Amino acid sequence: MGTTQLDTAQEPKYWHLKTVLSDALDSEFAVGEILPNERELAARFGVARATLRQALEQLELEGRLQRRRGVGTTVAPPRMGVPVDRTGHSWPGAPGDAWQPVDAATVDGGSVPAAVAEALGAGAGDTVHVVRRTRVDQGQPVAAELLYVPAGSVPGVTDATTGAVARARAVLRELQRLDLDGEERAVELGSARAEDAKQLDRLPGAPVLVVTTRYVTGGRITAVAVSTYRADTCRLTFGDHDNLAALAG
Amino acid sequence: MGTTQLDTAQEPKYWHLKTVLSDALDSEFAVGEILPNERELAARFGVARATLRQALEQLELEGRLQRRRGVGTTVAPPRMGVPVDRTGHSWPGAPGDAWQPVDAATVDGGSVPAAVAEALGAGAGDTVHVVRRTRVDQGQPVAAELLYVPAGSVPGVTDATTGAVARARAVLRELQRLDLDGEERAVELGSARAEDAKQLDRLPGAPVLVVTTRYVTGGRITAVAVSTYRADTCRLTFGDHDNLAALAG
DNA sequence: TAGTGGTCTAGACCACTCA
DNA sequence: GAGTGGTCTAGACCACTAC
Repeated sequence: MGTTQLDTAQEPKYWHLKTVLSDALDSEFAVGEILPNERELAARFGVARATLRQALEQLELEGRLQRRRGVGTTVAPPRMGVPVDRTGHSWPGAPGDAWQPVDAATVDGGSVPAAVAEALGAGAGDTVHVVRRTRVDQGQPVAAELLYVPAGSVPGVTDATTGAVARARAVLRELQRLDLDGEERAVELGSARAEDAKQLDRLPGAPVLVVTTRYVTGGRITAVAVSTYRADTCRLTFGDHDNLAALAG
Repeated sequence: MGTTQLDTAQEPKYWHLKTVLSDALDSEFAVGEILPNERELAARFGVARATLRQALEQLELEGRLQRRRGVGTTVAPPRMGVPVDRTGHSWPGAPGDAWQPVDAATVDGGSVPAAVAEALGAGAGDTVHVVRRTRVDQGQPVAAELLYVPAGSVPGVTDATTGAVARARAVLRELQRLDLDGEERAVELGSARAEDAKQLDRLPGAPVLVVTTRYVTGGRITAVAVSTYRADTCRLTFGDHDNLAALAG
């Protein structure tokens, strides 16, 4: 038939909408610019608000948009590259470490996540230090972390140390005395738990990239870090920065 | 007051639902088991179907559930660990490469994604081979990939080679002749484009982990791979498997 | 053909931000 | 207090799977 763009029919509305909006973002909007509100956009495209929201959610998932309740929807800047190796996940507390300790607690091995307990070989009856840290890049929070360290790995840390941050620093100081043999990492998709969400300035359930790092010293896993990165604003980068630097130089 | 569980109030219903369902999955369901259908679950919890779906979507995002249209919702197995370094992203085509070529095309440099073109230093007028590959682990597709190779990197590949797969193999064969100096990788969240979705047996828009690999040989970036992993079923693992192997042995 | 999840609607109210 | 995005409802119809 003579109709030029009829194939659109078999495509869900929100998917087509997403494409249209995406193109509009490229051509008609600048980074940081505020979009019309959802009710107006929905009316403009002749769809229900829920359908429009489905398209916006996809675009936010892809890092193209940023939505804030009570404020509006803005065009997001390109994702920032966040190194997740040497500087990003060096031996915790080492110079150049991008993380700041914010809290600490000492708990029983039975109350840490099962996957962590298994990696550490810790169970009920064992003592584990839990250090909460935060990572800020370019002025905005990009990650929240829980660092699990069995008491056996850092014998110098005693109950005498008072104050959460002081305790955290004591654990990190002790960790630095050990020789790091290697790290093993895994990345998977998750949704922010309430506490992490608050730290990341997002709503609970927001999509996050969960990086699990196992630190190996002396042939044993001496610490496990579970780092929760904002998936909307972060692009995690790995390895071989030396070669890339050589390219630039 | 005397009410025991009133704090629930300030929490969104779907969030609370998700918690309840998550606990139920742990205690009352086996992997692969089929859940009651959405209409029944919604009725059972006294919420609208859309609200229930919001909870199910979160659980699917976290890899706890698997939903298939026309079939039902099943309990997902734990995510599989997928190596994304030596075996997973070694020099394309090398022995032990986990990827299978499925298609190939030769396009103009102006029609590849901007980010890829920039990394390759290619633009309109240049010729770029695009090889589509697929990665299957444990019997199911885990990733789809587009491998971009400038014609200048593989001068041995000519138009004479006919057939998409044959062309793909030719490009990979040529690549192996070069010495790989290093790789630089980035991981970010994305949503599956239509073509990738089909290859991954998912619906368009499904959440995926996009791994961008830049291959460096002779101080130049000679190829760029954009690999799209199913975020629901995959946990990407990185580095230091030697140390881990030492642990096990 | 029956049953499933996927899409879509037209409303309502709530939580939050900011002037 | 006005305006925003976030949550929730009670329906309807569609696309797909499997029998």
